[in-house]
Amino acid sequence: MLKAPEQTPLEIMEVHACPSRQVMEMLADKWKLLVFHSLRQRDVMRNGELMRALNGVSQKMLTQTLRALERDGLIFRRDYQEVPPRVEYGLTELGRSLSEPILQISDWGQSNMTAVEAAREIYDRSESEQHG
Amino acid sequence: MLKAPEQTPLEIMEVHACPSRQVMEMLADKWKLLVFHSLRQRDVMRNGELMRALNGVSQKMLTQTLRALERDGLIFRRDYQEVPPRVEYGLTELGRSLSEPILQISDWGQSNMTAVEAAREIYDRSESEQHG
DNA sequence: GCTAGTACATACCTAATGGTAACTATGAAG
DNA sequence: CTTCATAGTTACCATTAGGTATGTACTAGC
Repeated sequence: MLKAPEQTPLEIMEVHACPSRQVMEMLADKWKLLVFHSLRQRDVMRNGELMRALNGVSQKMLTQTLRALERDGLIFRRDYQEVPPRVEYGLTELGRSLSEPILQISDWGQSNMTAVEAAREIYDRSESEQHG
Repeated sequence: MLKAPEQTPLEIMEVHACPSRQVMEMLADKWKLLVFHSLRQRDVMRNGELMRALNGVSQKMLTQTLRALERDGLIFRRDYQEVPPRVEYGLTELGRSLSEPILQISDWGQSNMTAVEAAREIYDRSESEQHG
C-alpha cells in the first residue's frame, strides 16, 4: 500500500540525536524541575521531606521521578539499609551543574510571573469579548 | 498524636503562589521549550516552518502550544489576514528574556548529554544484573 | 501478638493527553 | 469548475499519565 514511511530515517535520527532536544525532553516534567529546586537548597533530603516540599506529589510520582533522575546521573540515592528505612537523596555534580540554569529560570519567575499573569488577563479578556 | 496536618492550608497556598513553581509548571512541556529554541534563532517563523523545525509535532499540538505561549505574553502572533493565510510568530521581549536561561539549558545539553547517557547505561546494566 | 513507622512496589481505574482524519475559508492558477 | 496552498478547527479514538488503595519488610515499643 506504500503510505508515508513512519521511520523517516535521516531527519528523525538527526533530531533525536540533538542534545538540546534531549535535555528539553528530559526536563519537560513538572516534578523533575521542582525536585531540582528543592534539592538545590537543602543538600540532602529524605523521601518524606521531598513529599512535603513538593506539595501535591503522590508517593508513586515522587518515586518515579527520583528513579528517573537517578538513572540520568543527576541525583544520588543513599540507602542506609536500616529499619525503619532511611534513604537520602541529593544532587550529583552533574545535577548540580544543571541546577544552575534551572535556578535562573526560577529567578526569572520571581521577577516576571506577574507580567505573565497580566498578559493572561488581557488575553482572556479579549477572548471573551469575541465570544461572549 | 500531633502528626502533620495534611491540609496545611498556609503551605499549599504559598506554594501555589510561589512564582518559581509557577514558571516550572508553565515550562514543563516538551514543545514549549522547543518552540523557544527555534524562535530564538530565527526571529519570526510561520506555522509551516515551525512544523518542520519541531520534528514530530502534530498541527494540533503546535497550535495548542503557540496559543498557550501567546496567552502568557511570551510570543506574539502576527496575522496578515491574507489568502492563503499568512501568520508569523516571534518572541516578545518577555519571551526573549526567558529564552536566555532556556538557552543555557540547551547549552548544558550540548556539553553534558553524553554524560547522562553514560549514566543511563550504567544504571540499566546494574538493574539488569539484579533482575536478569 | 499487635501497632507504628519508613520507603517503597503493585494493581486497578479514571482522567487527560495527544494522534489521525476530515472539514473550513478563500483566491489564484489551470 | 477544479485543484492547490495555508493555517487552522473539530470530532473521535487509543494510549498514557497519574491518583488511590493496598501490600511488604523489619524492628521497637506496648
